[in-house]
Amino acid sequence: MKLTFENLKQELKEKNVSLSHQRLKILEYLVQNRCHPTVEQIYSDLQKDMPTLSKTTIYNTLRMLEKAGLVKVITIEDKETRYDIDTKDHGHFKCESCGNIFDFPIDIDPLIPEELSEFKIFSKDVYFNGICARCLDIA
Amino acid sequence: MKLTFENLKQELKEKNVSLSHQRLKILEYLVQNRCHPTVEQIYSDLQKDMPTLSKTTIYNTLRMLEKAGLVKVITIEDKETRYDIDTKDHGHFKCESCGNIFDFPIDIDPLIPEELSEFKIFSKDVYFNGICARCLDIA
DNA sequence: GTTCAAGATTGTAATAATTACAAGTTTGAA
DNA sequence: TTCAAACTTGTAATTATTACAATCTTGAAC
Ligand SMILES: [Mn+2]
Ligand SMILES: [Mn+2]
Ligand SMILES: [Zn+2]
Ligand SMILES: [Zn+2]
Repeated sequence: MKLTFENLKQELKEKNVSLSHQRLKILEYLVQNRCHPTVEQIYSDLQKDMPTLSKTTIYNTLRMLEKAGLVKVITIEDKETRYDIDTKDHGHFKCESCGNIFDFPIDIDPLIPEELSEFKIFSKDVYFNGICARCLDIA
Repeated sequence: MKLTFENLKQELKEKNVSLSHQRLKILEYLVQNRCHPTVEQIYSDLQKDMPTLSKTTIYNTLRMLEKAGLVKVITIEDKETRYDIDTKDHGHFKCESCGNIFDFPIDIDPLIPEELSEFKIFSKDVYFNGICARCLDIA
């Protein structure tokens, strides 16, 4: 299923989540801004069109979306929680120079060791840190 | 090289880091408590023997140890930074029930995709969340 | 389209982790 | 022993997040 605003909206409707103006705007923002934004980024961008928007609403909405399974929380670095509308398993690379977070495909399931066979795994995160190709070129 | 207090102390000496009483105690604590402790845990445990120990010293020391490459910062969960004296690559599993963090072996190098071939990778973290075998048994 | 209760939003206050900073203390080389 | 550099400490500042109460919105029932 493609990650479009309409599809995600439908998914929320099916889960009986009420679709307020603010929630829809935040959802739309996440679909259009796949850069793994922080609360601060979401807030300062959306505030331009919605001057009364509260940061609390963003926190509440993101928590709701996470519970509903529509966003993934990215804690690749302490002190800057980020949010990803793409909840399928994939890796994240954070460039220490430009600060961008890149997605990359990785399937670690075949590598899960025997000693975790009796564990129930809910989420699998792969986080890399380093310098991206573009920043290496510039330097 | 084995992760003993003496070996690590020697490593710091070679890096010309001055070995204060507090720093050595914190290092020793990390060697003896491989549970990936938080600053709060380190502080409340060490305070028993060193009543004047400051939390700032713990933060400073941990930052110094990280820079020196002797500890790894674990940010498996927002709002609780943890520290690991074992800096070799390995995975971390956090049990949502008991809160324990388990180490497990994993070598993802063969899985690194082509699209990262031009990137410089400094650190590779693998974080799992779920319920550990013991907690599953009890329930 | 009115009514109304449940739920959502908002602004502010509270909480908690971390950092900044200045004053006092320790350390080790000379 | 001397002394400057580095370390430690306690407190204040900063920042991200949560709690909360008042207000507003929403949508189902009439
Ligand atoms: Mn992503
Ligand atoms: Mn570990
Ligand atoms: Zn970059
Ligand atoms: Zn457990």
